[in-house]
Amino acid sequence: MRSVTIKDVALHAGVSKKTVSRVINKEANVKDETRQKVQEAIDHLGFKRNPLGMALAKNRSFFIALLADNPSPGYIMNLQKGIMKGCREEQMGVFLYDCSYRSPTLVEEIESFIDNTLADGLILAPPLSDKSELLDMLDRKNISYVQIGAKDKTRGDFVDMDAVKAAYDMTSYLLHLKHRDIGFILGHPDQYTSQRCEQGYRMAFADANLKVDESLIVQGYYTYQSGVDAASVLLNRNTPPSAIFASNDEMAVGVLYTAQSRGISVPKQLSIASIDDTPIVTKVWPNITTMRHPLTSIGYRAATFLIGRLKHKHAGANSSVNISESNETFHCDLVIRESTTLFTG
Amino acid sequence: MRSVTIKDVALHAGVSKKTVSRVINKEANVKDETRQKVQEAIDHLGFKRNPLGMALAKNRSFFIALLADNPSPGYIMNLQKGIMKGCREEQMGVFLYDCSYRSPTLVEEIESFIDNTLADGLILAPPLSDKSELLDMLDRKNISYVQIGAKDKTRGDFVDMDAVKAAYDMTSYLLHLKHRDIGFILGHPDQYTSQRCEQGYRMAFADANLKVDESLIVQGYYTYQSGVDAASVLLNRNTPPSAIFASNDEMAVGVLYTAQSRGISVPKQLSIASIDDTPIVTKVWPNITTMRHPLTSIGYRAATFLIGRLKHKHAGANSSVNISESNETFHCDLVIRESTTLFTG
DNA sequence: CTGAAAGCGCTTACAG
DNA sequence: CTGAAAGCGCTTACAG
Repeated sequence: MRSVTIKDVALHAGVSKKTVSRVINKEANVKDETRQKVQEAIDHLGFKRNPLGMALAKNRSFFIALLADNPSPGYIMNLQKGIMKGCREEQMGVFLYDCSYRSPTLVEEIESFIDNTLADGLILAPPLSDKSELLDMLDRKNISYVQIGAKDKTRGDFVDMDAVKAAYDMTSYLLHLKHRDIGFILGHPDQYTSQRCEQGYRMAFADANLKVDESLIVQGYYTYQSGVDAASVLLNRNTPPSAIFASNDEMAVGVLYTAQSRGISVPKQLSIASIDDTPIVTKVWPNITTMRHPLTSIGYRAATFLIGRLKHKHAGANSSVNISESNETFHCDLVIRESTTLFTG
Repeated sequence: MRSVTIKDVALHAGVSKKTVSRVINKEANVKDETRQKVQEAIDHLGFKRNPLGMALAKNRSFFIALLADNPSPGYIMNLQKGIMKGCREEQMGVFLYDCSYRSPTLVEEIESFIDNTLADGLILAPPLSDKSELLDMLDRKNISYVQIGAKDKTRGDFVDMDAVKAAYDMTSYLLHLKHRDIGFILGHPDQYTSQRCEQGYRMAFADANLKVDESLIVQGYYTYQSGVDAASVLLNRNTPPSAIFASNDEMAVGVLYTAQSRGISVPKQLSIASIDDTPIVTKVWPNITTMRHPLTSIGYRAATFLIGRLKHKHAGANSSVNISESNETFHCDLVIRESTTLFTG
């Protein structure tokens, strides 16, 4: 069952293939009458442009890919939703490529993924956005990308959220609830966002003229298990904190588990808070107070940036101006739920 | 920066393009010496076959897509993992297409997705595998697909799990724990798997010579919220059940929330069990007893089936034998965790 | 065992 | 405003 091609349409409409091409690409300079004739032929024959033909001729695939290795399924899902929306609007396909950040051959794997799919551009979710060898390879191959939550903001487009402010706001809220011993669980040390969160935590204390108890800051890795472990450390103290603020939801859920399995009542005996607002946080009991990370908007924006850059890149010689780097920073809103309450020590 | 093509390799090796093509496709009938010469040229020039050229010439894209609209992120993630593994092995790309099952234009949306990407084949996750209009369209377009958890097993390939047995085993286990009033939350009425689970539940009672209390069976929709709602119904009874068995994890987590928010202690006052074993079940406290649904294996198998069928389809005329439909049914294992205990009414 | 020609479905570059 | 020719990078069908 051969499908109908541009050639069939041309024949049917009595014009050249080029003219059909003009019509389907909505180019100017086609007589209305001709355009209509062609359009009728298209409708009549049920013609649909074969993207592969176009891809080969234009030397671009019209696919982009989301590269991810993130311990939080909800994080990726939300991001993905926004990216898909952006891509659908622009008729771009989205590949999902799940990689293992720790793989020693990560960069080669991704390179061969690109060679195999010819993806036009990439969206890099953390922690991949923090991997400079990867960025080097992409630059060398001249592949466009946009980073989410980037460390290296000197190159390429990026979109992120204001992590300092997010952590600041949450810490301030906890302080406002009269908590003073607030355990803080860091994210992965390799990730830029993690450092930014720590900064926000410290700033909130400073602004409240309070001193940070360094022993209350413990290392995590953004995974559920690291939340469990960090909570154990914090809860094993002679004077456990009255609140624990985890840098992401997954860890907060781990904290919740640890507390509950020890018979500690949340929020009565321990308040728990986090950043992200992924779906899991409204599924556990009690629902967790968190900062709403607008991941869907971020994904949408990232897709928009990437597609814009791709368009510009292929506009080519006629506009040799290099468009400046695009970036946008989103803010997170505090969402108060059941896991935090006033300190009544 | 033009990349190196088959033509460059041919020139460099002093052979025809066709011979290069033979080498990269590992065809027989090439003199060893020639093959080596070509291979050297390939290595020397760093040639990599452009998949778009191949796709156009072969009239297939070497992409498949996973179509999903499933309320459980963990379910899709696990499935995806297996599919990607299978596709990576066979050098196929994977698209993810998130659709809305309830959309009135679902079938058209998917059709235009296929037209836009030229995906060679589709993997249909529930509930899409239960949508016969969709299957009709796919058949009409002659697109290969494999269904996961299919209702209509008379057409196409499928892979699923033995839902009757899974529900039977879990119910039996609960019965073994001396529970008699076991609330059962059904899945979505449109989904075949849901009916199968109900069957298993009933069979376990029958085999134990026990009568099912019909009022203990309540409708759910596989979503978290439907689990919350169903649990309310069950827990509002004058004589609430001592155990609740939900047809999937998401609903079980909803049950857990409802119980805990009412101060009901799990498992002391209420045992909770489910089917799937998605990640969330080991994140909540207490961890939920569930049947391990081997979704990653299922995804892998589905990819394998689909790729096999695609290969066969394109082998074409020479082997006009129609390979029979492929299918496989996996079994689930009982995983006992913290949410179930002996009934001591 | 190897190659020249034609073709996949589209676009680019040019001419008129 | 429109079209003929050549090309994108590969494969198929055929010939030898």
